[in-house]
Amino acid sequence: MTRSNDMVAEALREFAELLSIAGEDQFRVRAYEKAARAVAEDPVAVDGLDEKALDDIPGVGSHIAAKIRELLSTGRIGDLDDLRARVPAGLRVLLDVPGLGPRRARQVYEELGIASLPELLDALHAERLRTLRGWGPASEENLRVAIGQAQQAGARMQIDVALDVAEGLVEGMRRCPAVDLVTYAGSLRRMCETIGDIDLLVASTRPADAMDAFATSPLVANVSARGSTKCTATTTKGVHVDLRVVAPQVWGAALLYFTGSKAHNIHLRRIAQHLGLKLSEYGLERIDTSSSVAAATEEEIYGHLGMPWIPPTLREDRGEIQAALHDDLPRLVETKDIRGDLHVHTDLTDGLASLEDMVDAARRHRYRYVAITDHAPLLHMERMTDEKALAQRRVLRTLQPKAGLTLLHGSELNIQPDGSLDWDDEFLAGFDVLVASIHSHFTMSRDEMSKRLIRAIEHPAVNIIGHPTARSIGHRPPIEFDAEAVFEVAARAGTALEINSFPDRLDLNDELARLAQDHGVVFAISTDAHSTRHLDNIRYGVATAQRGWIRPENVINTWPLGKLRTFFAKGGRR
DNA sequence: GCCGTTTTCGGCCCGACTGTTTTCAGTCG
Repeated sequence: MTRSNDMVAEALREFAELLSIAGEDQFRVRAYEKAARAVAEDPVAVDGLDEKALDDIPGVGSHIAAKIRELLSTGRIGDLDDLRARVPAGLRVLLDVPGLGPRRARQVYEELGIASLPELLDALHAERLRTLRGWGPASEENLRVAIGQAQQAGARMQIDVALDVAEGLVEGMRRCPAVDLVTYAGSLRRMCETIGDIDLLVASTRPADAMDAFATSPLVANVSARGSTKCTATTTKGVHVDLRVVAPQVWGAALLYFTGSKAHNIHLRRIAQHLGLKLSEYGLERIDTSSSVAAATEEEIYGHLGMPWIPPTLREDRGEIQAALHDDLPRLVETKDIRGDLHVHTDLTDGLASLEDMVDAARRHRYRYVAITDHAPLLHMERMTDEKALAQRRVLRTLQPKAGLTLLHGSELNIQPDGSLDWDDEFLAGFDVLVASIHSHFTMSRDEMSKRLIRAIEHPAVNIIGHPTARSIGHRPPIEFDAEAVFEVAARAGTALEINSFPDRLDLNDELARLAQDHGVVFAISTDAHSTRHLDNIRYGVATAQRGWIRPENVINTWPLGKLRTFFAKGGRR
């Protein structure tokens, strides 16, 4: 999966970090950061571009274009090697220490010779930092606490965990009479795949009371910073929360600001500037007179900037502002568009609920159809057999008359290392729908893996590739394959790619889904449910699809049954 | 280092909070 763009972006990021520690001009640092982002998110692979085409990438100018060319042709950047020689490697690590920015990282290095985290901890212990200019006992203590919390908090949360905490906090604040409005914002509102901390926004005319309610909430364990409008705390579950209280009349501006992303906000502010306006969390105002133009709602603010409201799932500065300015935002798939779930397990294999219960649950979701797709025999631990599959099919057919929705009999096949599948073609032809997934041999070469996937995609019985990269967030990296080649075959073969809704999968992810859609691929947004409750996870799959700009017409389980069956036939009979 | 409806120089997003200052620097989001 590693693209040349990722490799180049990483080098540019390192360049930016080393420049910042070296004390170079901050705008030069930002230029490298911006270029890194631009390259990472550019849909075109940079290794095919000449210097002129590289220069055309917004944020990449002649100097950085030359460095990229140098990296692509020689495998290194001379100036980066020089920088590395000037700045010890350990100092980069110090930038990740919360509370330690480039200036202070450089200060502790130059004045105390500290160039690693262990050395920093030693200096803290010996109370040597307080001897530096600008430091005192309190700043030492804060740094100590921040390092401890970072080590304890560690990884980012899965989105379902964060949503649970956030909804609990919102519910609690809603009961406070001083609170007019309350919601979560930040990366959670944008539905990012993992969440670092929770941003809570409150509108109130009595901010002190609202702040008190938060600080004394049973869910809040300790408060680490508190001003008149802002409060930072940790919940009893160790989740970091930032609360911001604003006046109700600036709700929209604050919501826009705290939803982010940072890059989206910066882009909006630059547009505001060009219009003679200034945008902050307190509203949009004229620069010359400081008179307010808009603040109450997000819609008004976007409107005054010359564009329609942009859904939070798109706010990553990946072209959505440009699209909005041209009134060309995509219509995004929504949960209400989903007519059925096409990847569902039962207790015949590793699901927890019976076939009857899963069918009931799908009916309660008001679905028009559901596909039961238990595991196939080659996933040996699940002990599937031909007989069990056929028996399940018979039961399914007897449930159909009173089911209230169409029951499709399917299976989740195992794509073998050579791309072959469980069961012979004749047996496979008996299913209504087939998902094929990779469950083993995750570390084949990129080339072999691409061939493996393509063979499965081209199989006339396979309709959907399940969790295509097989990643497990926080546990297993995605498998590597030639995404563009695979996507082209999937589009041509009439095989859908899954957007798996499980919070630790979200696979395809947003960026790959967007790339796939550009190649003409269609998608199945499925839950891979192993219990009735898992059907609710569809919201995460839909959010991931939205983040990938996926339109409803490209999602096969928004289609009516007739169209879906035609698609499943892949030009043949079924 | 990048960029241009302020166009080849001179800007570059904006504000809160903390700790150390005695008017501000550093960090964060």
